[in-house]
Amino acid sequence: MTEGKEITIYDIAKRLNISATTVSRGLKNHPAINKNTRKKIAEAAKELGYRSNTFASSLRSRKTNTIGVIAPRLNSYFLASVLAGMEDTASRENYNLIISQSLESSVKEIANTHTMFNKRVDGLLVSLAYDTEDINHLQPFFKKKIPVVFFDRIHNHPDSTSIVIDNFKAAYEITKHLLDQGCRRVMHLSASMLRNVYADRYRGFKQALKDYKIPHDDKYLYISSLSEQAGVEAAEYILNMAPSQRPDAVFSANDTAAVHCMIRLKAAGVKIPEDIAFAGFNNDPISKVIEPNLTTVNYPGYIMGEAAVMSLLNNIRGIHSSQTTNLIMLRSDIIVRDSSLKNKEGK
Amino acid sequence: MTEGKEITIYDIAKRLNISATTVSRGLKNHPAINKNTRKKIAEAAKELGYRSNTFASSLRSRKTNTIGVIAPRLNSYFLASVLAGMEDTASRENYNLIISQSLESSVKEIANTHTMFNKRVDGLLVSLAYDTEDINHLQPFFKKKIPVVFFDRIHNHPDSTSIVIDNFKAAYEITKHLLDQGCRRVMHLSASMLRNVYADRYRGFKQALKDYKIPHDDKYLYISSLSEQAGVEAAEYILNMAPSQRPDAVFSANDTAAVHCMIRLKAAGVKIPEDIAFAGFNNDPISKVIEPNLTTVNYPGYIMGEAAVMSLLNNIRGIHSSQTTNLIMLRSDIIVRDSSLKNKEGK
DNA sequence: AAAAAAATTGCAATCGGTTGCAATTTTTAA
DNA sequence: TTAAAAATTGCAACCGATTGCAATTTTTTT
Repeated sequence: MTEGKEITIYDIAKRLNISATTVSRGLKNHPAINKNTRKKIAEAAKELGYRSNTFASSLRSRKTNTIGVIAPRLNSYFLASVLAGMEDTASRENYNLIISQSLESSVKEIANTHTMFNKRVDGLLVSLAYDTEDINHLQPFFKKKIPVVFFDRIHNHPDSTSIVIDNFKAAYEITKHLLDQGCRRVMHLSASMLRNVYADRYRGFKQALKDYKIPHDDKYLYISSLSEQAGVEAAEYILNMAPSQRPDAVFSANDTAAVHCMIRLKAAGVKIPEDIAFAGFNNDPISKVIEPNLTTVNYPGYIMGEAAVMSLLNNIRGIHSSQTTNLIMLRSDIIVRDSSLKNKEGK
Repeated sequence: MTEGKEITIYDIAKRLNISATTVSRGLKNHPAINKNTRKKIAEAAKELGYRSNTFASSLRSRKTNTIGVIAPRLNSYFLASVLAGMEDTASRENYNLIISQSLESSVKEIANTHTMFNKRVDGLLVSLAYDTEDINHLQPFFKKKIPVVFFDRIHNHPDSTSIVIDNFKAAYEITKHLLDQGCRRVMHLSASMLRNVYADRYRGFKQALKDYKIPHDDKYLYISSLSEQAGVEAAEYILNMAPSQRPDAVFSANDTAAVHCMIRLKAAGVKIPEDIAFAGFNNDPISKVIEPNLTTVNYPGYIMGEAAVMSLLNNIRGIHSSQTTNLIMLRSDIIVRDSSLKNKEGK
């Protein structure tokens, strides 16, 4: 089948005694080409083992059928799920993904953005790094009207669409749940307030406290990178508080920090949920392994990946622009497990 | 800076009153171009906001600077780490990654292989799907001498390099460790023996038993997909055995199955490690969360990703061919934790 | 049967770099 | 000072598909 020389549309044209133009059009089912001719072209193509040359095509048509992805990191359960969803959808739609990671550094994010721009991706999917302060580096994309879709860690911009869950609501509900369990000193583990996800969760957290008329004290807010290590440190911070001051619940903005905080506290003899109830965020696999199982928010990563790609493709294809759709909010639910159930009776 | 028209080498040539040829060569530091000229070209390029057109370049030079990756799935901790390592290395070397997942299906793997071939990747990184029986679908690559590097789930082929850890040795040692703890009825959870990783681990497991003169009974081998669900089912399989027949140790070929098997057994009142000791494989984050912490094998995913890319690039660049280097074995270690420590005294 | 409308097909000029080979310029050797 | 060797640069033909516009063929209308 495939041997020495590469087959081109010219070879097909010669074989059928028609022009390369017709072959080119026939191969992509251009309506102006006779049905019968189309079939013959398709047959000849298969027979000769033709494979289209993407580069010639992209060069001429100025379309690359490639989507760039810039993510903070690839090796977290949540992002891996998002990527899986993106890949699945993109490949189904005949698009390729170029994936890069910023490693939570805005410097690398900027470099990656340049690379994507040079690679002439048809669109860009972005989740911002920990310390990114502005999105000037995306300016070239906006200028050239190359669609940009933010996911998870978004940035509001009139020329782009954002895909999120309702972080405020989820945080509000999970905090409310903790309060309903009788907790009154709820601590919140979070990260940079530059990022919407953390800022919104914090807002939801505070709103719930407010609705329950519980004053919020800054000593119950612990900002970190939410890593394993940070979870352990948060536990030590708690252990160092005067016993009467210690929180009776912890709501962490991710499961990793929550779980490792729990582990450290348990090692110090703290009973969960009796002494301190726990809630996390993301529904990471570890949340079902820790004992007691961790109450958390189900974050639909795979679906978010699908939605991000579809939204981008709609933009690329001009089906609807970011002008129309500025924000897409996905459904998420809180999952109550034993780590927060003080009175064993369900929610 | 970047505005309406796209800048080409012809614009730079015109500006400097030299030929496009010289610009082309100057931009990639061709040694035949005068140093001074090179500098002028670089300056003009920056000043005009030139960005090279990959498609024109690929079309003519028949090089894409793109590496294809076919992985069973993207959303496992191990594979996410591998991908992170690949991405890091590839981007440093100025290569892009096109990533696809077979979802453990050989049908999809074949389809992905075709796509990669059509996309004309410069090389391919492959980890085989669960049920792939042969690698005929890679034939086009071998025929065209496009380098292929297998990682983790490999297939021995004279024209390709493989990156692995010593699965036999790791399994041997971890089984030996269990035996050293006094265990005599060791059960092994594994998956398809079509895949080297599982076959080799099984061999290592059996060899250790043999060296300890312990007969191996097929009822102590449980083949599954090693998913969470499979772990639970393995636990039920064990619980259904006559108490005197039950294994006193379980060595699982991954951590996920091990952990969920443990959880189910614990729920049934089985004491770990007293009644049944446990060991897993991969050093997944969950292994440090489960109680007791899971003894496992540290599998260096990130490093494997780096090594795979470097090896592929060496092939592409002709530094050394797969003829010379047929197999690269990475270092891995077993990590002993409480799940297998019957006599509390360390290893 | 002739004219008009619709359906097909093809011409030829791109898209933007790359590269073998020849031509020109500069440097070194005699 | 001149010939020979080395260093630079440029010509022109690609790479393979796409597309506006014109030409040709077929179908429909009158």
